[in-house]
Amino acid sequence: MRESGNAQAKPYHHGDLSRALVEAARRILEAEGAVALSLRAVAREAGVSPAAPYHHFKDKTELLEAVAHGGWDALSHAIIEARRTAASPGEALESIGLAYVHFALQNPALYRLMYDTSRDRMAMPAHIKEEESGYSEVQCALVAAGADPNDDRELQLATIASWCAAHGLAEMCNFEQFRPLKEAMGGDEAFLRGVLRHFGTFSLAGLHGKR
Amino acid sequence: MRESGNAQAKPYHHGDLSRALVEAARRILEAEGAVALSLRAVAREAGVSPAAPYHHFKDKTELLEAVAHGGWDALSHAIIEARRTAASPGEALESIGLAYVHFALQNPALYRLMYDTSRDRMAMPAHIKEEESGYSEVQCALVAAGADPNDDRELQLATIASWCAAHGLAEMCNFEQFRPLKEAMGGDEAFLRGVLRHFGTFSLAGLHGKR
DNA sequence: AGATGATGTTGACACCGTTCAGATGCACGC
DNA sequence: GCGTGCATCTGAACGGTGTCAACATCATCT
Repeated sequence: MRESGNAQAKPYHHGDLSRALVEAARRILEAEGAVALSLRAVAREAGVSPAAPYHHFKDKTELLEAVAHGGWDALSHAIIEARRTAASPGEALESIGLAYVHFALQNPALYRLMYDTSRDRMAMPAHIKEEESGYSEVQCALVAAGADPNDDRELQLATIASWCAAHGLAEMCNFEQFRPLKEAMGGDEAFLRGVLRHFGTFSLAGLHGKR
Repeated sequence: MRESGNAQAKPYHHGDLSRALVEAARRILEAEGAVALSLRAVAREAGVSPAAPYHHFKDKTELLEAVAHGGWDALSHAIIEARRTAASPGEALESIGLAYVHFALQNPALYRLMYDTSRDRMAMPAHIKEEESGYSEVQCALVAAGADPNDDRELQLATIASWCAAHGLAEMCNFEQFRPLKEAMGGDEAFLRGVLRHFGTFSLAGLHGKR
């Protein structure tokens, strides 16, 4: 029995702990940062003993991967939404780039966790490259912006380049070194667009240009 | 006394522990990865008690920052060297990009540590932006490749864009999703050059192009 | 009803970062 | 030359962590 004495106080075993643990982890991640995200703290937050998670995840790592998985879903969704609501197909790329960076800035701990676990496995979660996911959305936006959909190799390279560039920008965009430039440009938004403009043009240049 | 029994075996107090600790940390980092990099393990490796480091670094974090600092120096050096030995000024950018990614691939744990500590402080170490450092080298390479040295704002944006792109590529380039494309292109090197080619052209496009 | 298996708890182990009181030995004033 | 001061190192301790084995509890199937 815990704080709620009236409703149903701590059912038989728990219900579904897996989900509760992942949610607890995300709550801790956003409220107190990655440094406070211990398995014991998650168990505590979910109102359960420190060993309980081991019946649902073989590892702390496995729990974190589940949390990261949710993050990738959210990011994919943000990308899809950005392309859908872009002013014109030609501007979809910039729209996606902005949405991507905004996601990273609004969920910094989660974003970092996503790439930490990905790098450990040397792979993004599989569903990111399937249909209707973030990756294919970028590909579509590139085509909409003028890329040749028949040259698969160049299209893939451009997609990868775009993704890498957005990732790098997302991770570095609030480094202190950039502050003077940001202020000179009148704010973060202008700065982001400025850098993204380079990314936006590069893809087309790379696809259309010589060689 | 440690492995070297003849020279001077464990001097008075130690000699200079700071340096020894940083070197021990780097050894552990490369041999066993970041997960094994505990303060106690570093002290153990340096042949000293677990509390000894606290007379030289106020924190584990401070030690790690010292290690990362050395990494930034090495990276800067690699960049300078890459530009110096480039076949032609116009190819300096691609040369730098390759050197950057190679550095990250050859020192993965160190590279990751460098950005982890940087993100925690939301800043790169200050000396990376000074003269004769990596950042200014990229800027020079951009100018050599045709960028307008008088438009400072665009030049800065291009430099940042290049850096972000290289960083993203360095972190993601051995994700498993890219393996088929790599094989189709005949190896990692070709793949890297393929993506870098997009980066290389983008900067110029961004600098010369409309808007 | 009784066995079974999934799920939760308790207690333990080794390790971690950090602190503090005390030992150690170099450097310097007399 | 020698004692004193001070930076440095050690040892033991505290609370926290990930993980595991042994035990408890409950849902369900026969």
